[in-house]
Formats: sequence, C-alpha cells, structure tokens
Amino acid sequence: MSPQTASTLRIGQFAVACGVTPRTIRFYEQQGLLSAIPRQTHTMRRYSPDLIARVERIQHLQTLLDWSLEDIRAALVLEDQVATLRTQYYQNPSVIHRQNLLDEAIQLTTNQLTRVYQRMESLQNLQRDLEDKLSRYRALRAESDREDDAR
Amino acid sequence: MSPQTASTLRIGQFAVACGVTPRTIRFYEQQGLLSAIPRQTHTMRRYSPDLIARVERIQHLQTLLDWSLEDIRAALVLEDQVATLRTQYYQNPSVIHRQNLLDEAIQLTTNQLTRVYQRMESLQNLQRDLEDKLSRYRALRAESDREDDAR
DNA sequence: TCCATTATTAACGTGAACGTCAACATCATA
DNA sequence: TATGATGTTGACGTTCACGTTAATAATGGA
Repeated sequence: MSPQTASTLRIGQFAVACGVTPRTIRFYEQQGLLSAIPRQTHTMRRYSPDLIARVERIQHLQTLLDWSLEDIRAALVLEDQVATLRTQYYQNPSVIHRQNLLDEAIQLTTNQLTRVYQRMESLQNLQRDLEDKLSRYRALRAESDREDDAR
Repeated sequence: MSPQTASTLRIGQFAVACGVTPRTIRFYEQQGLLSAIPRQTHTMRRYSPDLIARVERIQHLQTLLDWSLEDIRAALVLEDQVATLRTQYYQNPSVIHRQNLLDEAIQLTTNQLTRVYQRMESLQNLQRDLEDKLSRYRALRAESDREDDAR
C-alpha cells in the first residue's frame, strides 16, 4: 500500500471537487492559503478531502464578504494558530501568548460577523427593491394583457 | 439664472456624494451605465442628485451580487426601457413589443431575486459558522483565564 | 480681468486573481 | 515497457475596474 491513505486526491480531482481549476489550487498554495501540501514520492501533491472545505471557505469569504486573498490568508493563518493551540495545549506555550492569540482571533471573528450582518441588511434592502419592482412589472404586464383582450 | 436648476452638481461634488471618484463616474458613463450626461454650455457635465441612487444601485449589484459592470449595464438598460414604456404609454409602441419587454424585465428581476436568496442563505450559513467559532474561542479564552488564576 | 479651482479628453499604468503555454516529469494501465 | 493522461515549475498573458498623469479648457469669485 502507498504511504498515503486511500482517500487522497491528486490536484485534478481535488480541483474538480472544489469547483475550481488546478491553477487556482496551486495559486492558493503559493499565496499561503493552503499550507505546503504533502507530496507523494517526489513531486506530486496529494490532497486530503477535508481540504475541500477549506477551499470552499476561501471562496465564500471571497464572494460573500468581498475579501482579498491576502485578508483571507491572514484570517486562516490566525485560525490555524488557534487550532494548533489545542494540540500544544499541554506544552503550555506561555499563557500570555495563548491569551493574546485568542484575543486576536476573537477580534477578527467579531469583525467578520459585523460584516456579515451589514451585508445581510443590505441584501434585505435589495430584496425589497427587487420584489417591489417585480410586482410593478407584473401589474404592468397584466394591464397590457387586458388591453390586448379589449382589441 | 443658469439654464440648469440650482440643484445640479458638477462631477466632483457628485462623485463625493456617491462615495466614488470622478474617474469612476466618467468610466460608468463610457461603459453605458450612466446615459450621456447633459452638458452645461459646452463641455462640463451636470448631475441631477437623483442620479446618486443609480450609482449606489450599481455599487450594490456589484458588491452584493458580484455582477460585472457589463451585466449591470444590461439590467439597467432594460429597466430604463421599461421606464420609458410608461412615458410612451399613449404612443402605443406595439402591444407585442411592450409585452416582450415586460417579460424580459420580469425574467431578469426574477433571476436577480433568486441570486439574492441564494446569497442570503450562504450568508446565514457563514454567520452560523462564525458564531460557533466565536463561542468556542470565548470558551477557550475563559479556560485560559481560570488557569491563569490558578497559578 | 485675473487667477485659483475644477473639468475635459486621451493615453498609459496598475493590482488582483487567475489563464495559458512550454518543456519536461510521472502515473497508471494495457 | 510503451504510451496517453496527468502532474510539475516557470514565465508571460489577460481581464476587470478603475488610478494616474499630461496637456488643455471652462468656472467663478476677488
């Protein structure tokens, strides 16, 4: 059996699963959004399926909140650090450091949430506008129908 | 008194009111998002304040729905045509033509609304994720606090 | 009437997020 | 083991939505 588990993907399959191209995946890695990917044997990257969620997360932050890849990278790096915190929990890497990291993460997440709330409000306004417009159009269309009948 | 009404803006003021730069305004005109602006005397553009809403609409469609300016242009042109329909109502420019136009507009608006609903759903998912993350961070932070006290 | 402020067009520049191509390596399977 | 599909790293190209600069003209108040 190969050194990788059975459920590891090559870049082509992985990209399809994420709904992007291999180029995008390599680009994300180069920009530090996907940390250096384990290579099989010498050169080929192998992707664990749970990385799909990470790529989808990137796309969501990109399209839903209009974040730049650089902003997203910073956020992901911070989240990763918090995640490793749990791992290193019993190595006790200075309580102060842990607290600072958590405070940063809390701050960042709060900002993201604020942005989410703003967007949802704006979207609701847009929704109202569109629904109004639609009903006006439908009224006009019905009016036009009646006029057509009357001929 | 000048041939324009008192409440007409020059491009600098207008751009500020829209929260963009004059360059953006001229660019929008060039791309057909703002129909040829009436010029005072010879060259200078004058903007009616109600055009501010149009620019804001453009920005909303851009940032909230991720539309390209080309898509937005098409949508605005269609809306404008429907608007002139009302004006030309008694000129009766062929009932069929009116109905086709309205049907197109209804179709387009429906698509926009569908997009809005999708986005809102995605945003709600993101919101849930972020709120979960935040509470986990806060729990960790509290844990860290208690540990600090215990020393 | 002078002159600082603002506007005009035309042209080239820019940053982000990839696309595309070349030249080569590696995989999987018949 | 041959070979077609897939992967690798550069490096240059592309699109969108403007930014910036230059050279010139119009505005409007002292």
